[in-house]
Amino acid sequence: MARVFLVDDHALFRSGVRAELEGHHDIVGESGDAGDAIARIIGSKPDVILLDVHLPGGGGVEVVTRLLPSHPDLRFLALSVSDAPEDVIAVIRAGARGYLTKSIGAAELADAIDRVAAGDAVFSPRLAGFVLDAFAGTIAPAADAEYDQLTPRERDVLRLIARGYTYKEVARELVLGVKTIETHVSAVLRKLQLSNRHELTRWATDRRIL
Amino acid sequence: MARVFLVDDHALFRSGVRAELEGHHDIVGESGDAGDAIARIIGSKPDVILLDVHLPGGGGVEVVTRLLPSHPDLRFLALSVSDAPEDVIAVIRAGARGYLTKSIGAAELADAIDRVAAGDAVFSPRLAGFVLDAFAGTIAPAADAEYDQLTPRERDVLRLIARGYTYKEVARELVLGVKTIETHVSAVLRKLQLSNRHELTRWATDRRIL
DNA sequence: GCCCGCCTCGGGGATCACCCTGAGCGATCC
DNA sequence: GGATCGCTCAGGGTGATCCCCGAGGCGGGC
Repeated sequence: MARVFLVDDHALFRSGVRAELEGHHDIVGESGDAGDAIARIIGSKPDVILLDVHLPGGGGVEVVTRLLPSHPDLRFLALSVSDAPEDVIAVIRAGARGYLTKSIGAAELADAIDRVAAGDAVFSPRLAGFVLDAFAGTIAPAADAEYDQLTPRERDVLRLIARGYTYKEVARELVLGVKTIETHVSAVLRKLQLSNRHELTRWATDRRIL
Repeated sequence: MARVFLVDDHALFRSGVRAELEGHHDIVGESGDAGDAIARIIGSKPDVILLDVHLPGGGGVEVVTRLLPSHPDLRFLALSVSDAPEDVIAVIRAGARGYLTKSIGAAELADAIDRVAAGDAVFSPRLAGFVLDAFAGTIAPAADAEYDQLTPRERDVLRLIARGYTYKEVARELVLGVKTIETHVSAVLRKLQLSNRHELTRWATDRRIL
């Protein structure tokens, strides 16, 4: 029987969760705001903290970041009405081990708590994909019409410039004249609508072009 | 009925998977090595690729990284005997949407394929935690002795320079003279032991300083 | 054959990046 | 009241970057 601490600013919602979990889990404490929760969670020695993401006084991310470094055994399970990627990624990055939307049923919630307590990670369908996308860096905006406009030679130059090579070094690497490199760089900057090579570096690293 | 491509170097295992999935899924192709799989997957138009992590000729990571950039609709589900964190993280970072150990049962495998095809992510118990740990770890500010040496003003300048601003633009942004910016940049480069602003951009992006 | 895109260079000039020395001002420490 | 540190700015210099002009060769399409 896992010990559960409940953090949510809606008393009625807390009441509902308490009623549904009764008998299967041990509700060792609950709180309606972030600061209060931070102060009281440790003393309650819970196994799992059910955590609303949007809270008065700092939000769920604050609770996780304040407690996890000093108490790495705590398991946080986010439970929110929001299914926005930013919310999911933020709280998972902070160290939560799962994220459920409040549309979940009582039985699934009870099961999810047990799985998190056992060390597993639990997500509502689709939400796990947000985390994996962020992890893999697959925020690639589908069609990159601008990059497609570049000629093969221009892409060669782009890669080297983005690595911090000077024109002279690029010229030596590609066995070309420095003036040729200048021409290519100008074309790249114009086609990508950038104004200097530093923006080009950022542009390339954002798109994982090496 | 999802279209499935099977990549595993053990013919007997492929045979077993095929037998178990028959009727629920459409096995549109299979392969026993990475190079062959890369060449044939596109033509088979699968929804989900079941992928062994350890393969002759490159490994499962190679298959994902070669195909995903040009075909972002493909869903890769890793299926391996290994439950080592390095293997899990590597293939997920490459872009796979799930990871199962081969100890899984036929019914769970069929269910997992459907969930991945539907856009969800699927993990064997405990393995998801590896990914979350690695993900949370990427945010670690990494207390940096060199960065600590920078004065507040120097950090302001660093942030803007790393974004690709010219000295003049930084000066306008901070309401300062261009010469002051030069002084700060020189100090930053010296303290961080870098030689130019290109290295500075890389340094900052590696440490996720915006 | 002609046009067009790509690749390769050149001259010349404006601007930017980086470095050096030096200097005034305010705050803090002792 | 020095000493130190952070912040601000200046002059002067070299090399790198970026742009505008032009030009020749090479291949493919109409």
